[in-house]
Parts: sequence; C-alpha cells; structure tokens
Amino acid sequence: MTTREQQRIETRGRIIAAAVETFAERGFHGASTREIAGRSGVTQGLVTYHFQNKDTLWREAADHVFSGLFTDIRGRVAAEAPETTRELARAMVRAYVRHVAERPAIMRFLVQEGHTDDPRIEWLVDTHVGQMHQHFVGFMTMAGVAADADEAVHLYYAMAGAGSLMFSVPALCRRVTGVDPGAPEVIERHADFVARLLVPDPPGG
Amino acid sequence: MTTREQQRIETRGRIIAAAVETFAERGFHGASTREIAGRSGVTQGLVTYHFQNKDTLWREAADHVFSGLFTDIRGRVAAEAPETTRELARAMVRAYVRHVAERPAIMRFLVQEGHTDDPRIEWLVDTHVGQMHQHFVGFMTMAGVAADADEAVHLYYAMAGAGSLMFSVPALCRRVTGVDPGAPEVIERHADFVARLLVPDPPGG
DNA sequence: GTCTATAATTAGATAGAC
DNA sequence: GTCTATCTAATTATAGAC
Repeated sequence: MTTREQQRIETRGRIIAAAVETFAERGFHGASTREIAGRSGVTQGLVTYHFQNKDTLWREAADHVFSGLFTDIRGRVAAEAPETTRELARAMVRAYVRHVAERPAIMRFLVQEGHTDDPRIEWLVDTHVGQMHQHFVGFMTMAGVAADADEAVHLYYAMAGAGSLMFSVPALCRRVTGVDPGAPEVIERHADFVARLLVPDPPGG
Repeated sequence: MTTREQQRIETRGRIIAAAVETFAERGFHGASTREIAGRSGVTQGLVTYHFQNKDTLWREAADHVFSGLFTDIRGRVAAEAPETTRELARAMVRAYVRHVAERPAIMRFLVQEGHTDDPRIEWLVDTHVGQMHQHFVGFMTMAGVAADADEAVHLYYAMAGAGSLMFSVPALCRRVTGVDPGAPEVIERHADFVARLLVPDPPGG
C-alpha cells in the first residue's frame, strides 16, 4: 500500500468521525461541512474532494454509525452465554443498551432525521433500521416477551427509547440529575435496569 | 382591545407555532427564520420585528412547547380518579405518554439541544425540565415504584424514552413498522403498554 | 492529496416605506 | 403591523496551484 493510499484512508476516517459527531449534534441541515472540516483538521475544500457533497458525506457517516450493530450485539450476548430464553432476552437488551450508550450518535441520527419522510430516512430504513427491527420483533415474539407482533412494536420502541434517551442527552442529564451518562457504572446500571424492566421475572417468583 | 393588538397576538401565535415545528424538525442551528416566516405566512423581517432575534424566538417556542405539562398531566390523572397508589402511578405514566404523543416537539427539543452544554440547555433545565424531574423522582420513590432516588433516575429516563421515541420519529416509525404513531388507538395502546411496563402488577398476582 | 481562492446561494439582522 | 430592500456573514460547491 502506497503512502498516498494510507493517507487517503486515514484522512477520510478522520473526516467521517468528525461528521458523525457534527451530524449527531446538529442534524443534516444544521451541520456545516466547514465545521466538520475544522474538527478533522482539514480544509473545507478537502471534504468535498473526498466525499463529493454533503449528502454523500452524511450517508458515509450514517453507515459508520449503524454498521456493526448486529455483530456487536451478537458478540456481547455470546459472551454472557445465557442459558434460558429469559436470560437470552435480557442479555440482548443489555447488549443493545451498552451499544447505544457507547454510540449515542445512533439514536441522535434517528431522531434528527426520523421526523420527515425524506430520502435520507428512506435510505436509513432500507439499509440499516429495517432489518434490525424485523429481527427484534421476531425474536421477542418467539421468546414470549411480547404477546404478538403488534405488541412487539410497542416493546421495540420502549426498549429503543428507554435504553437510549439518557445517553442521547448527556449535557441535559448531567445538569438535571447530576448523573454522568458516560460513566461505565451508570451504563451498566441502566443496561441492567432496562433489561429487567422489559423482561421481568416470571409471575410465580 | 384594539384591532392592532389582536392582530399582534394572532400573528405572534402563528409565528410561534411555525417556530415550534421548525425547531423541532431541524434544531436551533438547522432552522432558519426565513422558513419559519414562510410557514406562518409572513415575511422574514416581521419575525425579527416581533421576536428581536432567533434566540428569543427559540425561547418563546420552547416556552410554548413545555408550558402546561404539569397542568395537563394533573388534569388527565384526576380524570381517571385512581384509587390505589399503583393505579395513580400508572395513570401518571399514561398521562405523560399521551401528552408527549400529542406534543412530540417536547422530546425533539430535548434531544436537539440536550447534547451540548450551551445556554439554551441551561435555560431549559432551569425553566422547565428541572422541576418536572424532581417531582417525578419524588413521587416514584415515595410510591415504591423505584427502590430509591438513584434508581428513580433510571426509571425517569426509561419512561421518558419509552413513552416518547415512537412519536418523535413518526416518518421512521411508519416506514419501518407500518404503524402510524399519530393514530389515537396507537397512542392509547402505547400509553397502556408503557404504564404496565413501568408499574408492573405486584409479585403475588 | 491538500490548500487557497472564489462563485453562487442562503443566513440573520437592520432600515425605511406604507 | 407589515413588507421590501439591503447589509454582512456564512453556507456549499468548484477551479486551479502545488
């Protein structure tokens, strides 16, 4: 690999990382390519050189944010080696919470873009969000955590919202509660809390 | 009241309504006063005339979004006339979900601004969000729904997130699930689902 | 691959006519 | 109270030097 290719990959990576942060903070319209350039230590012209236009940059940033969600959750669940269906379901919820806690940009991208039915939402659903939802609904219905597919939709948004909001508004959370949602012990407590909330102990004890 | 005063109030109201929509959709930086003017059927100069600058307009819009939360929830809870502490707690959760379902801008304002510790967040917490959180934590701890104040923080974000996400991303939700989060029956089902999730039946049955 | 310079567009805020 | 016109600054995207 030539030096130029290495340089290209590294620079693109820095720009994408800055783009993720900026789009998550300000949304597509609110983010400027100049700020993204500034954060990644390059000039605005170079951003256009590498990504043609703002829309393409947004897609690459979104790809970076959403990719690896499945793999990461599967890995985390496997590491816990759950033995019962209930423990498997809880492990999945915990894995999800930990994942979004470490990548709060996920939920911010969704909320920033999820209001209006534009091409970006279309792309996001077709590329990333759709299959995640299908898998979740399928599993939770099969595992008996949700009574049926209809209820699983409510369970899905309950988990996604309950698991992520705290990490999507870190400055607000710190100011209101004094709790730092970036602290590992807070993440662990929230993961466990939400897992027990969504997958409660059986009625018998 | 003179015609001019009526006109003033009515125009300001239209601008604020458009500002709420636009800020909720695009965030402070992404929203333009020109778009807000266009949506309310006036010119951009008039927005500045009535609200001096974008920051003041945002605060008035936020005030409009967050005001009445307490009153509305209290009214909805009273209308159900709950008799047990458990039913009271559930009624509060249902009231909260219904409220944010009909005013999804609430959660979008929080997510849009809650990331960075800027003056708007400071103002939002001091003016609206702080006391709401205090009341909730106090009640849920007292009612025994949360074990202690520490757990109540997690319960709070679980409720706020679980109860609102679906309504904060209506276009996304429709596209992913086919469910319309604006439909009254969907709101009712979600309110009931989240209430039972957060305030479960007692272990004994 | 990166920068500087620039064109065309759009932003927020002000001034003046009515 | 409302509109039009305008100023200044910031935006995206392009072109050309190195």
